[in-house]
Amino acid sequence: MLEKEDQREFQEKLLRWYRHNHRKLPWRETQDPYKIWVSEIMLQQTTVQTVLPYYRNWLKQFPDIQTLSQAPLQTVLKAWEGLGYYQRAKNLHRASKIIVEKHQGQIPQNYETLQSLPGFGPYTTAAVLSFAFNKPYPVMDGNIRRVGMRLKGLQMEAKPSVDKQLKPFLTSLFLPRKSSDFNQSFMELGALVCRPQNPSCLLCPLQKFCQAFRSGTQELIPQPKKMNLQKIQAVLGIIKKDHCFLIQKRPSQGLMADLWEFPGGKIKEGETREEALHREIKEELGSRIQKEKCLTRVTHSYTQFRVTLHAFECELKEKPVLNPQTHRWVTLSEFENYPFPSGSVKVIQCLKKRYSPQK
DNA sequence: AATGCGGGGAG
DNA sequence: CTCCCAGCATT
Repeated sequence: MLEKEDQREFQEKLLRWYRHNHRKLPWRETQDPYKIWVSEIMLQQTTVQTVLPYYRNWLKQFPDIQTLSQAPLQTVLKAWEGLGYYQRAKNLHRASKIIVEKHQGQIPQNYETLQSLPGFGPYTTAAVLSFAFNKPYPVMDGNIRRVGMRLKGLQMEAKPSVDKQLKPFLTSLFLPRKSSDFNQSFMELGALVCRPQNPSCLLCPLQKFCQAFRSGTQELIPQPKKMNLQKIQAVLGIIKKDHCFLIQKRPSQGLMADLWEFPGGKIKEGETREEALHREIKEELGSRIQKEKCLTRVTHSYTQFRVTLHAFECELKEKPVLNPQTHRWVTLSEFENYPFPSGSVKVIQCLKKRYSPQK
């Protein structure tokens, strides 16, 4: 803990640094709680640069809560396509309906009420209340956790359990009457100065208070998480009828829920690509394959694994019997109406080059 | 406490 | 290649 006088100095230096150095970002130029909410959801585990174009487009398509609550889920997911963590979009959509139906279209300003809404965890609840309504809630996110760990010299992994150690310290520095500015300042410092790699300690307004800088361990804090990246091979079938392609809808739970994809799946141990393709098409469509030809191969990286998609154009022996709720025949231009994972988008780009009429 | 959940960019 | 990013929900 810092002495009273040091606390004052800390706060003044942090806020002054923020006034002179912060980025102008669209969600900082507004007081509209809805816009701030949208930005907070999009920014979860997602960089500012990635979010910016999605944010602008979203507000154009869904300018207010009412509009969002009335939009079909597929339209909402399409606007989110490529942003990842699709549960966020579904929660945003669900919460908008609850706010319209139960809260007169206004975002609740009570902490417990707000946190009970889908997608509002501890961070987002405090962030919206602080940024939109200047309510006195400190936020804890990846940036602030890292800054706090360095200030305290905690040389360990950035696990949620360190929050318990940091909380009393950060709370003692918090400025309840300047809640919004304080939270923004701390996060911005983490993003611009106290970065994960190559922190600019020489420019840091808090250098004097930093245990890690004092001991030269800033690069060692937090300790990196060990990741084991798996490699996955998958096949998918491009099934063409007239000018249409067959796509299917993913389940509503789990990975990339409610998005659309081409039929197919993982290649199992000891299986050839062709064997996997025949097996998956038989499982999913109940049809055998007459002839197949490998069209393209795309790779796509996820946090936990890297997948290689082998796309086969194939002809079926039997016409499959399909449920229109989960399977559709769509033309090249109709792909625009369906949300796909980014790996599939790459395959669609290839199909467009191959089959577009102007070529 | 641990895991699942995307995708992109920096170094 | 590696790691991380304005986290949440579920177990």
